[in-house]
Amino acid sequence: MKKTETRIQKKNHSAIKAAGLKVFAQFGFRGSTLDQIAAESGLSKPNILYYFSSKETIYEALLAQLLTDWLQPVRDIDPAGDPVEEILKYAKHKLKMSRLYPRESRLYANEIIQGAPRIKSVLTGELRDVVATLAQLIKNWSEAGLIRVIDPYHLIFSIWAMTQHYADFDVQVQAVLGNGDHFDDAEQYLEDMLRRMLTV
Amino acid sequence: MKKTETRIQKKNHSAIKAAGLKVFAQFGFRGSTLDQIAAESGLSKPNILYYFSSKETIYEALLAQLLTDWLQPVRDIDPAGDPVEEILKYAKHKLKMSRLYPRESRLYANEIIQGAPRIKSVLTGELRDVVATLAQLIKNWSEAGLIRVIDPYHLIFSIWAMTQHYADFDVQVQAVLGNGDHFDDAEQYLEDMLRRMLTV
DNA sequence: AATTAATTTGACCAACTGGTAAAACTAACG
DNA sequence: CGTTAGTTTTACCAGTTGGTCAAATTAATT
Repeated sequence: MKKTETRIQKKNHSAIKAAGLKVFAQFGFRGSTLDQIAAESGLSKPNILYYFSSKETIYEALLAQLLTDWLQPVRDIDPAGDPVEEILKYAKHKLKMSRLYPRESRLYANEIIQGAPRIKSVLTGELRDVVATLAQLIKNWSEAGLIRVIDPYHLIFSIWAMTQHYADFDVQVQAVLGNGDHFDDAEQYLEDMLRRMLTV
Repeated sequence: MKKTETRIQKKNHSAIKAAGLKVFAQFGFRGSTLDQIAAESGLSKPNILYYFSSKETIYEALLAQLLTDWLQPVRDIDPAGDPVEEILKYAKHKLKMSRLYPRESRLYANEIIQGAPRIKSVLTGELRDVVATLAQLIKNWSEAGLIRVIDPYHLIFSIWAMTQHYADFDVQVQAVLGNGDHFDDAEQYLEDMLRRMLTV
């Protein structure tokens, strides 16, 4: 498909996406303007539209990338591995993504809060399936006595909620705890919580 | 201050706020337009500006109301009560607010994700103080051996994250679990989690 | 160097934005 | 009823919005 991409194309595509990520993550789709993205990327507005046919195209490109990045680690959970360690590995991975890519998290949060108008089909499709598979795996682990009996779906939600919280509500966390990196403490708390919840 | 408010004023003020809540919660401040609020409230745009001097005034009125509603239950935690039950009471109250007032939760989430430009002073002031007091109380309970030793701040964050998740990410929850009310299951999970985390 | 393909720009546009001003209308009250 | 205070509408405006187009510029290829 995307055979030959010029070095200029490669550079500008990623510059636009980087700028779009910054802007969309902060203001949401409707609150963001092409002028902002133009200013942030250093390109002119018509030049941006030369690489992406519309504002929406940029947004959708970002969302698509994000969804694959987020679903992969769920698939990487090893059914043959140690249950507690596998879930912990996933949770820590998710937390690390919140630390390293908070804007991606906020972009996604914005989209979901607005009712996910552009990715609802992915939610009820791919996401739902992937989560169902994981939930079944957790249920199997429960029934095998490897972890405590627990509602797998709400366990997953709690991991998502807690990890994404530190990215999405960063301003609030900083306001309460003071400025600085609180991810190490968060990880310790998360690990403690999960071990307590999963250990028989 | 607000002595005499006509019945018409009362009606229209609340109609505008109700419409503003709906619109702002979905699109954020910058993504919302007065025309949307006008359409939603059934009033004309100039008529809205007769009651609120600007779009921002409506937004700020909503935020102010919300902040007081959210901080009060934290203050209502009884230092003389049973620690586990007090924390559980608060968490359940918070979850109930997510169920009954999901739009308020989304409005707040939007504001925080965008960097809280209009309420940062409240976050670093009133919110921070209230949370600091609660954290100290939890620490005291820990040291008195009434609950397990635990990081009080991250405990509070985990309660916020999990309860608000069901309002803010409602679309995702519905996509994964199917349409319906999942708050009862969420409450059970939350209670289970908190008891495990707090009990010695 | 010449030609072609890719890139960037400047000028522009129709629709929409928050907000204004004054006139028209309606309710309240003596 | 008449007067006043309160309410709503109509018409409007200047700035911003996503997007277009053709011309100008630059890079790649022969």
